[in-house]
Amino acid sequence: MFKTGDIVKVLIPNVINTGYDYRLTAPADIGAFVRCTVMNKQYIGVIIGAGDSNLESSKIKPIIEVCNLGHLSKADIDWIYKMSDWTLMTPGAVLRLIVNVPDAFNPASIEQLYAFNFNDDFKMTDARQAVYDAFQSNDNDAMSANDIQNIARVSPSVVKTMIKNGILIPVQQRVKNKTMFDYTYRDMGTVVLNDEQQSAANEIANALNQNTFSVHLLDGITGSGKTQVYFDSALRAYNAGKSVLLMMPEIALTAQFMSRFEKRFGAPPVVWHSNLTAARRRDIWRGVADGSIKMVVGTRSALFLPWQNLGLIVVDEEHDTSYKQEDMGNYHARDMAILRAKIANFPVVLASATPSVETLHNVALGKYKRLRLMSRFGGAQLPKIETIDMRVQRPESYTLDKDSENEVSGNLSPQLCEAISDTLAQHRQAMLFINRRGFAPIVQCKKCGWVAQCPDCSVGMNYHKRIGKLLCHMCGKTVALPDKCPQCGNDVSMRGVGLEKIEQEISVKFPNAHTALVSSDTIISREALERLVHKMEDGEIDIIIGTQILAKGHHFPNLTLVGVVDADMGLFGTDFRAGEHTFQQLFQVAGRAGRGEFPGRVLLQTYQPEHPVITAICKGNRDEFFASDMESRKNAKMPPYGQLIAVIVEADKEPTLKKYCEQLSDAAPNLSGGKIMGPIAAQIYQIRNWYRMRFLVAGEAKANLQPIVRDWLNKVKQPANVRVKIDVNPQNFM
DNA sequence: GTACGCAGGGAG
DNA sequence: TCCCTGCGTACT
Repeated sequence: MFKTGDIVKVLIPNVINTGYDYRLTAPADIGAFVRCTVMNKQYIGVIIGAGDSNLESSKIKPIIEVCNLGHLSKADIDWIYKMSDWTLMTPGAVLRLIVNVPDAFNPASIEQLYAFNFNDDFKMTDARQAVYDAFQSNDNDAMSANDIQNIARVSPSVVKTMIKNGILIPVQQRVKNKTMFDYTYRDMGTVVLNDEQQSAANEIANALNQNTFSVHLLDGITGSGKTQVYFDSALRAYNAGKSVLLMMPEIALTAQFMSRFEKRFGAPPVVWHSNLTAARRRDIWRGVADGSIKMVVGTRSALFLPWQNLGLIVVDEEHDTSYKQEDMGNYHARDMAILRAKIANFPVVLASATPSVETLHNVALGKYKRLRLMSRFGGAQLPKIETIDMRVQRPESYTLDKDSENEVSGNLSPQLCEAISDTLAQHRQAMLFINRRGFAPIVQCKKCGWVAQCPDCSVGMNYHKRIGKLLCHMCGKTVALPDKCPQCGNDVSMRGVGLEKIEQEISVKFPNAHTALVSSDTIISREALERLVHKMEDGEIDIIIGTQILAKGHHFPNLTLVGVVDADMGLFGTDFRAGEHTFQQLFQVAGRAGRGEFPGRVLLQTYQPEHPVITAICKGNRDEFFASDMESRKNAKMPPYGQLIAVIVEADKEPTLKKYCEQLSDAAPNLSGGKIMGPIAAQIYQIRNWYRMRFLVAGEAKANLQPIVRDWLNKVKQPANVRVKIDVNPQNFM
């Protein structure tokens, strides 16, 4: 404990440094949140130890305030530094992930409440009657001006005048927008685990009891009951007074999941994700900091809540690529969760039907324990997965209207169309999966070969029929569709297939079916997704056509056919993870079919039915595929058998970029057992008018590459208007 | 990150 | 001479 007047070291979010010294104005301990100024700007920092700078005392500023709201533990501070070492983010940048709710430390805003008061000047009008009725319907309790307006449906001026005339009189005040999360959880006894689930749950329970670090992989196909197993673990930790984080990809935070949670625990979960309102973020942050919220279901950023006594982290859909943060700092939430658990000595549960190669490698090394769930719940059968050889099954072309002679070449094979017909005839639902938004990904001149490109990014533009424009999938820029080639004046053509084109073909070939288009363009909010799910459940949709947004998390009992329009799409990537990701994605999509009492069928349209990824999926032989994938990675010394760190250099001017890259090249150290490759132009050379080059540092699995990269970059002074992004163990290579 | 101070150039 | 702009620096 430090006393008033002591000099302490404070880590400031955002600052490229290890911390600054301040003079305490009140007693505080290590880990306390404090308000202090840097260059006349206020920050919330964290005390990380005693001050040690040799500055004269007049230069050391006082701390403005010691915040009386939670604190970080020594393990948390340790974690910040370890995470900084691993990701090469500065410790301040890591702290920023934790203290990114500045509102949390500001005094709560107060709002005035009013009571209804008949006075001498009172004249009744329609609007005033509505206000009066609003009070009546609210038991005559005092209300805020905002509530009065909304409940009575009157304009703000009505309320204002009534206040001025003394018809509404100010009474007490209350803290605005305060959401209470006084949920308590207990086992509602609604779920009985089967033997397999119970033994998995017991194993995790042992680890919880011993307060030791361990990683458990819950490895089971969709429908095998992984969720109920980790719910069991969550409740045990919660009952032991620990805090619990259930982490999942954004897309898996569905109403279905929430209701399962509530059924099991008797209260809804506190949910944390990127689209929360500022008030809700603030309230949850404060609740977690003061220990009143002990269980949160959230996306990767929930890892950075100010946890008190964290005792269990569950990472659901552990393989999901959305755990990798890729714009502001590059960290992998799954790995950082494991790091945190290791420092604070508690278990982590990873759950997946298609674990990542990295995780399986760690299982093979004995670092993680695998808990297998083999049986599908309720006896539902795994769907039958077949390929459609597109070299033989040529799609029939179609015309847009009867009189037209213009034929459009199709993308749905006769075999798939027949399966759709059968499904519709049985009054069941079908899903078509195509992982490409818009109508066509390429707009090209038929004569000179000109291709529509984004003016700011070096990528082609996609034609989106819904908005009637060209859209850049990199930066979101839209441009009008040229009716003639701007280069030679000839006609342009749409090449390739997107979602909207499949919808067009379906509407011609199945004119009576009700279809729904699902992509990030049409489903822009959680609510929109929920509405869609309800429509699907109510049978208002016959054919659902969507991108990967459909791949997971949903349970549609009446969905029996899944058609993958282009199963080959992911196979051509230069990325060594292409096989893994395609397998995971197709496996997840296939898992949508036949989740109810009716058996499911999955059809993959492919031009290479003998490709190892495709055959592995059809045989349901995950382990064999992963074994061969790992073998080829081993030979290529790719992760997890080697390490990669990408250094992406960006600048707004090409000469600046070129010069800096040359300096970096010259300063590049020799690595024993590894090498520094590059610089090469990044796969996407230009984004939003910034130019990008890329180095790739490759080393052996056990090499400690981070300090080498750090020293290397420190050797060259980074000029203004240059950004350097370091991506440890990169997931994409753009 | 970003506020601030300094150097350089154009307008008054 | 003043002010604006662009760049580099240091922040406790």
